[in-house]
Amino acid sequence: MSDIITVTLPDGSQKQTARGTTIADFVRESIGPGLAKAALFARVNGQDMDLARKLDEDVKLQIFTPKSPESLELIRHDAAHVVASAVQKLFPGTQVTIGPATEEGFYYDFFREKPFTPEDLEKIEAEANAELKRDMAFVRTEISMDEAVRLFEEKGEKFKVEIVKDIAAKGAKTLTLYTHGDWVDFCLGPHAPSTGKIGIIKILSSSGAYWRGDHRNPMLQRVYGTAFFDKKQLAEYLTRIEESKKRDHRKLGKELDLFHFHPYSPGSAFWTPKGTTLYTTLSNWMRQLTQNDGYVEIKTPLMFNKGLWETSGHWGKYKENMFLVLDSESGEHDFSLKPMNCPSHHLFYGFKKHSYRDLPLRYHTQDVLHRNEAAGSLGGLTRVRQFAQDDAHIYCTEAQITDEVRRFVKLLDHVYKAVGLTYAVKLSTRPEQRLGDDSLWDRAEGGLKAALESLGLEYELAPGDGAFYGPKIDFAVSDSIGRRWQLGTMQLDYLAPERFDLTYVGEDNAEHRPVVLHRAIFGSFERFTAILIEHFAGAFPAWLAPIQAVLVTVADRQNDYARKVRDSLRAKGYRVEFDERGLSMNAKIREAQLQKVPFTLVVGDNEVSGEGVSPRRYGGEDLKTMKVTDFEALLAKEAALP
RNA sequence: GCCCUGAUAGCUCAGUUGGCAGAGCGCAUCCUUGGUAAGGAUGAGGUCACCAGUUCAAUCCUGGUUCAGGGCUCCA
Repeated sequence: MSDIITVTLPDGSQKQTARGTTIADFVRESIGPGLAKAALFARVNGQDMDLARKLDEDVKLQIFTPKSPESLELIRHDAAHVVASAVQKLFPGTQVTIGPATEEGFYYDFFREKPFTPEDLEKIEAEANAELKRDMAFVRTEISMDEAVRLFEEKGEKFKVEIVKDIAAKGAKTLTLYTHGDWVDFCLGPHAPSTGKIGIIKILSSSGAYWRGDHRNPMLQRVYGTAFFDKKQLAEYLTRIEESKKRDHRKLGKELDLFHFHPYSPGSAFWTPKGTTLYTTLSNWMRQLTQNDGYVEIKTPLMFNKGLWETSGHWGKYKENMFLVLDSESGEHDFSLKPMNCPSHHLFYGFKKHSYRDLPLRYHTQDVLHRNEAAGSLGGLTRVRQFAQDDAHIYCTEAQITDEVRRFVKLLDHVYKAVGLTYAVKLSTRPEQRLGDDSLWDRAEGGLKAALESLGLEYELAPGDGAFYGPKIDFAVSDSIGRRWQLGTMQLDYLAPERFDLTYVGEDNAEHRPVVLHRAIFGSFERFTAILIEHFAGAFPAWLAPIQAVLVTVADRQNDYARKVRDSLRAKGYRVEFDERGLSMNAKIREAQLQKVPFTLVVGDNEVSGEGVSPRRYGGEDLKTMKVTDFEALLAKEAALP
């Protein structure tokens, strides 16, 4: 065996070095001191590791610096360690548990009697940043599992001992420790060379969290924070948080007067006239789109006897989420408000005997649904107790799956594009525990894949994430400020047809089971409305805006004319208001801008004599004076449902 | 459901170390009739979330309840 090894860099170039050279030394000697200084961690043959590790064989090597996106995740994990050491220094007796990096930062869960106060968090932030200044090296060592158990038992870290024992039970022989200063934790790594590489740590908040995420376990105190390489990046991040607070749908819901909540009906919205317009516009839009796409709309009862839920399987574990209704004659709570439409659609399907010629059958329903969500999980319009879904169930033969999925994805694509949401597709396939044999899953997954591929859609595969009764496709949208929301779904269901004994008569005159496709594009109207409010920051396109245009007169003598224009536009179906309050023109224009109305129509003597209006778009663009009929033509274009 | 934090005018918020409650916006009335983001004056509007307790006195202190917000669990 030679004492020289070959290192292959990402650009394909190769360098020789002595066996046993550390990555840090190799980088400094063979690549350059600049990179050596900036380097944070390395990827060796696809595995991430510290720069202090030695190169023992021919490898492919990639070095990460603060410029690589992966590095933020690294320093946030580093920061979690630093925060944990700071907390234990400031609050002796606090036990440590785990602290991973998250998408935007990190958290660390501590066990202690008292929760952290805002002042505590300030102290933690100050101490953590002081530890960065001290620039302590992260030192990696390996010890045996027995030594590890002893180490953490001596420290009195019960939670750490529990994790170490779990890891040992999985067959690990050694444990990796990372030490900075005098604080030690076990960790797979890698870590940056030293704490000084983390630019700045910001503590964001604290909250309760269950040990190992199980609500039967003790409550821990979770500290949330984030880390960046410099102050500027942190400032940008904090600005982005501020931006998303500004467009919070709960805030805009008040400012734009769209909806209210009342303690007498927690989790159920009151929709104002403007909010109702928004809601019904979405509802009618979806109604029109589904009708044009071969769906039929039906309505089913809001309340059902438990018999239905026993058949569907919801009367067991799901029962606690249902609002039960007392039957005063029997004295029993054996009715429930429906929490979803599916079972009632299956009943509806069963009213008639179906031929293969009827399929696919597509039932669309926008009925009101109720789910008794846990009080602590309610929030704005995104999680409510009363809502409606843009729900539909498609009953088809297995051979029709691909066509139906294609048809659905095209519709979904149209809807998301119309509102400017981009989306990512995820296909979830057979889980361990599942219904049916492998050939059934081959056909089901194959049908979904074929549809996605024929549309040329990229998708992520999530093996094992499907429901036990069928695979599914999820659609996650990204809004205008880059936040992701899980919205659309296409779920195949092989179980419901069995439970409800659904059949159709085939060409062969024999009875067959159809497949059920559960699908939604908005998810729920409430949640979709919330997402759109935040996505548009309340400035809706004209077709969706509750008020499409506001008339503002220069002086009162134009009021009669303004009323006439308002009435003629309303007669054509447009949502137009005339602000008759005794305010100045400027104040009314300002108000219309704050209310984010797409068009403000200024009317003075010139407009009266010329049968015109002077529209100004939201944002300030002056469209100059035009005939009322020309403005109508403009509205006709922009206010049409996409 | 669990942990934490809150709740004062329609909205945004200030305030009282326990002694009859404040601003701006909005609303009403009047004056002003102004050409693209706030013209002016006057006025109305409160069970300080709710229920108990402590106190001569509670919006303020204590306990409970409800709701909201940030998380956890769960989820459209």
